[in-house]
Amino acid sequence: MPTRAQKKSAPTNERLAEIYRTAAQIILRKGYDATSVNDIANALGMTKAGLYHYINGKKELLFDIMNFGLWELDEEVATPAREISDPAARLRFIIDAHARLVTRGQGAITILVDEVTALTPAQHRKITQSKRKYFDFLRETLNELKAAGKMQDVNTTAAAFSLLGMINWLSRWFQQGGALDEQQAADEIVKIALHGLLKPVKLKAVDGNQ
Amino acid sequence: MPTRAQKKSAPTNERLAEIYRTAAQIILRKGYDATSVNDIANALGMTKAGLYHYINGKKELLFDIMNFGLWELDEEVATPAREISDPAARLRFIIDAHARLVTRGQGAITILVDEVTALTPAQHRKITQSKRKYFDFLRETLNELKAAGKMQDVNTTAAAFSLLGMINWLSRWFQQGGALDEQQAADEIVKIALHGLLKPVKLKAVDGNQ
DNA sequence: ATAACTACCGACCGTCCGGTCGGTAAAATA
DNA sequence: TATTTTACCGACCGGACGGTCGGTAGTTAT
Repeated sequence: MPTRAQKKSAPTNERLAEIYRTAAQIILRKGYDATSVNDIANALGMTKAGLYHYINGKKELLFDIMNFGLWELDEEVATPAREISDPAARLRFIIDAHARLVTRGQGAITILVDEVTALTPAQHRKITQSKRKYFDFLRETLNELKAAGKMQDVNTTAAAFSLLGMINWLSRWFQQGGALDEQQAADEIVKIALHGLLKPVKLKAVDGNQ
Repeated sequence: MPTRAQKKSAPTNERLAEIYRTAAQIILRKGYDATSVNDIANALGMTKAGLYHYINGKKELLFDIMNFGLWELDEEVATPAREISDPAARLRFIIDAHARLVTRGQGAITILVDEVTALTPAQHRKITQSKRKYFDFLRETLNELKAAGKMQDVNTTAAAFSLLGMINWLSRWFQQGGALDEQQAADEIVKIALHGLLKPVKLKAVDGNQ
């Protein structure tokens, strides 16, 4: 769990996690600015003053939630991915695991990373740094693939961003109980990212891999 | 130009377009809720009361900007694309033109479509309808390709959304004067979308096209 | 049994924001 | 030249919002 700047002695982690989850869902739906502290408190069956027993401010709550999301991303995607030595398999795992983290609804916390402008400069810097670390890891995987001659001739920076675009966009259209379930949606994205939309046209003159 | 609900006789279109562009840039950077009417007015060298000479309310301004963005999308992407009969060429054109519309900065208006929650239900319905029309057109192109056996085995709905994700995400990372210019960025996205990241592995058993 | 702490609440405050209104100077129109 | 219209502005209002403060009922520790 990520730490929390605590001026009062920390309440039970369980309640705090519930507050994060609830707040994240509301903020995700309405946006940070459009969400009042009262909205969050009411959703928790509390008054605003009651909620302030747990949090130190609206901004800090947002910051804590973002850290929570980035921590999840690291735990469930980046850290396990680092164990995979083959870059192609690793890339596949990253896309799949990240996509499922997004579709898993509550874990949709991740996209709160959008609301980064609402933070103080210091908070902003820290979040940006974490995101940057993940991005670099993703791009490094692409670089390895390229060095191994297994990748199409594309700019790895643009590719990494495009990947994140596809995955993060999931949160806008994926819906629980829709035509695709979580795993199917993730699978589709993996397929598109790795192989594109069109069938390969030229069958000759493809060099250099098994 | 899209229409504007006008209670006062419409001022010069030129000034109005400038207001849209300026407002769009600020809202794009800070978000709709975090942008005050004063922010927009000051950026235009006006007072809030002065700006209210041109607009009928903050929500309606947002709505007008969105319509403007969707109108641009239709004019520069969908309408010309409909002239292209070959679906593969059409898809390529759509991705390229849409991506360039996003990178063109000012035209970044399009992503304001994000702020859809701030609208009234009636406005929301109209914007959603327009977006839906564009989405259906895109997916229809993919369906044609699939029927012609030219597409990988992917769900066309998921593919269309993924495409939009890649393109819309451009606005978050593309920067004027960066390593890639507008056309290069668009090219990269076209390549990734059409051919994926990995080189085709199996050279045989690919059936059915030229 | 008492002291201390936790988990809240009702009432309140200052600020900022969307929006209005009555005006005014300049330009267009007659 | 008289009149209307355009393009603004200063001052103001009501409401919502983030945040604070002084409590208090229930639980835990001593």
